[in-house]
Amino acid sequence: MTARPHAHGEGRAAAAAGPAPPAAPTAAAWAVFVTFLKARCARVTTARKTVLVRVLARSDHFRADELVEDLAAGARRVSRGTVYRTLALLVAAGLVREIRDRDVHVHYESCFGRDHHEHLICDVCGRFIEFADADLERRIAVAAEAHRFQPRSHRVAIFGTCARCDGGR
Amino acid sequence: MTARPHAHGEGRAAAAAGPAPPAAPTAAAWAVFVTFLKARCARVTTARKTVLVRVLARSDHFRADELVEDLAAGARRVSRGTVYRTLALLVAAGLVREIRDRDVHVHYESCFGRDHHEHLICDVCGRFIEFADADLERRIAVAAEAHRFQPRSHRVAIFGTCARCDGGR
DNA sequence: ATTTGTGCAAACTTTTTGCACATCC
DNA sequence: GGATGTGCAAAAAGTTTGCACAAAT
Repeated sequence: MTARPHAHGEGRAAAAAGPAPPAAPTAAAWAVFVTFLKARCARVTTARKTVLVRVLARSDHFRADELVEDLAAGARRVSRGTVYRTLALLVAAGLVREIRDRDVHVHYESCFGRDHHEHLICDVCGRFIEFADADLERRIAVAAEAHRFQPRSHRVAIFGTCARCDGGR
Repeated sequence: MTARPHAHGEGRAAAAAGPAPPAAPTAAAWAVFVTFLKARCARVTTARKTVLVRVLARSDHFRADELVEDLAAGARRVSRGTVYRTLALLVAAGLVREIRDRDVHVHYESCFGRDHHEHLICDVCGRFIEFADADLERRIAVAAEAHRFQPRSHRVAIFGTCARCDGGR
């Protein structure tokens, strides 16, 4: 009862222009992950690499169970438990970001090499539209500061109706 | 879906600064809910009233299953299914707000007669600290506008360490 | 050789649902 | 009286976990 089209809006942040949504620099991300793993004396395994690669391959948001399904078959298959466990590691490593919308399940998105951004989530079509706003970030930092709160990360989600679903408006 | 009881003046206690733990004006909230229900040709029932009253009684955040437990026994008991169904109605009516943190379950908080606010969530103690920031709200409105997005609600959550857990900092 | 990770499948938790009966309009 | 809501219990859905085996250090 929830066929969500996880289409991405204009996506691509202010990087190189052109229609090339080139795969993120997998090697670099992997290097970061390896460093992270070594720092915690965790092992560098092929399953972990497989998960990371698959995550980077998905340019948009995805759910843990979608990834599980993705990796359930094939030569490089990875089991459910490992996918969940690895996803948690990737989040801890700062390579992946958790997004929680109104849905029951958690959504993830790779955030390696991407600028920080927030989301506009359409009530009607479920689409996620990304946006970045330096002033907004600044206000958030100020708010945390005002409460002597040491910010680690934050999330802004705006719900409503996107232009497309609002009859062009 | 046009009922937007967000700015119910209700003039009373709302203005008082400082910690205002007094029970929210139950009667007024109920009136809003009744109006909402009638507008959708839904029935006004005692179970729904019981849930609303219990929700208003909890000044803090709470989880759906906590409310279920709360209402599981007693003279005015309400069943699990009904609690979940009613909670959804209350959210739709704008009387209750959903909050999702890193936890698996959704948290709720009554927002009737309360000013809009956001949350600072401590990674260490799990505490929710509320704050309001007019500029932040403004930036959010601007961001939505820039994308011709019709905003209905929004949520800002900042994760990190609160002053108390950060050794007074 | 030892320690940590993985696959598997069962267990768990929270939320949703179908149905018969009760309640409201 | 007819439509809608409620209680109950069972089903779903998503995630976590224990354990035996495999892989990494």
